[in-house]
Amino acid sequence: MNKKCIFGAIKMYFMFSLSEENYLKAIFHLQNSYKNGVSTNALAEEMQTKASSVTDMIKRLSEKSLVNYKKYQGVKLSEAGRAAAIEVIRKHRLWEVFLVEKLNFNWDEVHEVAEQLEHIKSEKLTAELDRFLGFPQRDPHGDPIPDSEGNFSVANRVLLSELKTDETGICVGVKDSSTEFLQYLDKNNISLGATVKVKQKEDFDQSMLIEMDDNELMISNQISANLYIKTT
Amino acid sequence: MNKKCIFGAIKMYFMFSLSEENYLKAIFHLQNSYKNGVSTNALAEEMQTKASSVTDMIKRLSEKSLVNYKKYQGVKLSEAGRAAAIEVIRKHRLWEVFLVEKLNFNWDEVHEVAEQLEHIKSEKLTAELDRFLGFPQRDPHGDPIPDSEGNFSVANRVLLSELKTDETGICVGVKDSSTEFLQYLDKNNISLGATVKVKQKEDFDQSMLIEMDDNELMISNQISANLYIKTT
DNA sequence: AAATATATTTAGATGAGACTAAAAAACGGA
DNA sequence: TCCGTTTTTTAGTCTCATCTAAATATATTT
Repeated sequence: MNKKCIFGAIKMYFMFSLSEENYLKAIFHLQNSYKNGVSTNALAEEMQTKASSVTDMIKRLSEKSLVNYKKYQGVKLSEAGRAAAIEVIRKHRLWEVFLVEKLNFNWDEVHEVAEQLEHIKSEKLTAELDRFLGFPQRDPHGDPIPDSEGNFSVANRVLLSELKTDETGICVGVKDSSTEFLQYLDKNNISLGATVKVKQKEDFDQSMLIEMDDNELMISNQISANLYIKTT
Repeated sequence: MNKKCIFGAIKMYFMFSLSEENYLKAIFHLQNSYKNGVSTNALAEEMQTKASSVTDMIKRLSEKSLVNYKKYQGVKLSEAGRAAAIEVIRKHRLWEVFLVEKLNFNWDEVHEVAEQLEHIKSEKLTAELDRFLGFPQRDPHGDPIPDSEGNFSVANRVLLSELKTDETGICVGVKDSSTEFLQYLDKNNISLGATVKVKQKEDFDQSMLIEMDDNELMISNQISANLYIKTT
């Protein structure tokens, strides 16, 4: 009943349940699109659950001061909630790097396993894994990895779909990291680090002809709107 | 309600709950001491829980055909239960090797974290981790690591306490792997692989004077009865 | 073999996290 | 502003894994 934490409030997020951590992570991600509070339905959609379950969980998180919540007003992470979410995301991305770099996983295979590994609770484990991997800055999909303080660089990158004809850049990340999309990219030899040039752009449907490693490729807007580019 | 498994019965143990896996593991370990069935109380003690909780769980495991159970008669693992337990133990020990060999963990620090990691569900992860570590045969405490088929060598080893004066052997494992015991060993420079010679043995309390790497050390029976030796 | 002690199981309750169905609040269009 | 739609919340139920208290079975003593 009386689960007092012997640590200060600072590190209390060390002992949240798997489900709580997943909600915090989901809220963190959705906050980009829902600046004034993440709606119950959006969260239900993201968590693949029902709105009523979301309301229940939000109440629990609110009691623990991990989120700020007023009925019918959506939800926002508190500072503690944000810190907890970032810690989980840090672990998720570090494990993804591990799986790809050390265990021969392809970038489209890592998500499911990292979803499990991200909940392992051990400060030493996370710190040593980080060191073992050489303090990587980005995960296999190009997303930034928060450091042990929770700081991470928000890249100055744009979507390939925003480039104009004859502009070039380097492919640095994916917005959609679904297996299907990643496998499409593999099949067409599109990988992070490659240089891209927009050769033609079709006004009608935004499809574009791009050049990559001396190959030309026609891609739809659905592709270009999910590839992050660092312009050169 | 109707959780049908799409795989055959063979790999069904792939989807057991954390709690179920822990019970299976505990039963596996206790079966060494309780050949005709593990008692409810022994299991409660091992699992740090109440006997009534154990009875409940045993019934669930029994319904899933993971154990053979008759009221008041103790419990034994079925073939499927044994396979599931061994799979968990395999993962536990592989992760322990990883933590010590790659992440600078000491052998007295690995248990807690491996207890979490052993429940990660991914056949590829386990297989690749095994390969990455070079298919290790033993974990940091000298216990054998089952291969992907569940086979593992039962070492021909004896307890140091069973050696007579002037006999020698190589230290190959620990029976007690508690932090306290392991730290005692570290403090006294006793590590796996070292050669041990019994110089004197005291009949009264079984304490013995041993020689290790040109050092002499007096140890009690509580120590010698927890060190495995391969006689030479 | 009866009495006592110990081990085990049952019965009933709890909390977390999910669900369904129904009620209530907020929103949007005429 | 009123009404209908959508969103959100409440109420009540379910499963898993635990608990306590009580009942029952087995084991041990005398």
